Amino acid sequence: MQSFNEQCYELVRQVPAGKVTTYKAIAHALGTGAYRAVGNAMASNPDTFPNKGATPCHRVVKTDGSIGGFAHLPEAKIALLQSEGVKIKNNTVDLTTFAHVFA
DNA sequence: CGGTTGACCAAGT
DNA sequence: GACTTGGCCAACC
Repeated sequence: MQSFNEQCYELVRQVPAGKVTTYKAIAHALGTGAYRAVGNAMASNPDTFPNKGATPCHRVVKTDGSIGGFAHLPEAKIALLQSEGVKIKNNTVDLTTFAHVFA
């Protein structure tokens, strides 16, 4: 059994390019409602950008579809998501189209 | 074991 | 439409 944050990373890695998930979805997939702990886990995550096998935390957005804090540079993440095929409007992702569902 | 913190959420003002 | 308040859960001190 991994730490809470390890489980968060696993789920985030399951999100394919061109899709996003939310803190709430991750927490729920883990069987808990700890949105904040998820965000906290990402904050402690080993890498904030897809290096080699790092956690693609840029595919995690807030429940309302807005980007969130991430690497304190949302603009960079927006550009990255768009390059993966995610359409972003007014710094907000269309969750009805790009929300990933965990198996 | 208690208190603080956080890449949050929802509702109220 | 932006700011404030209360609440939630796990990790850290």
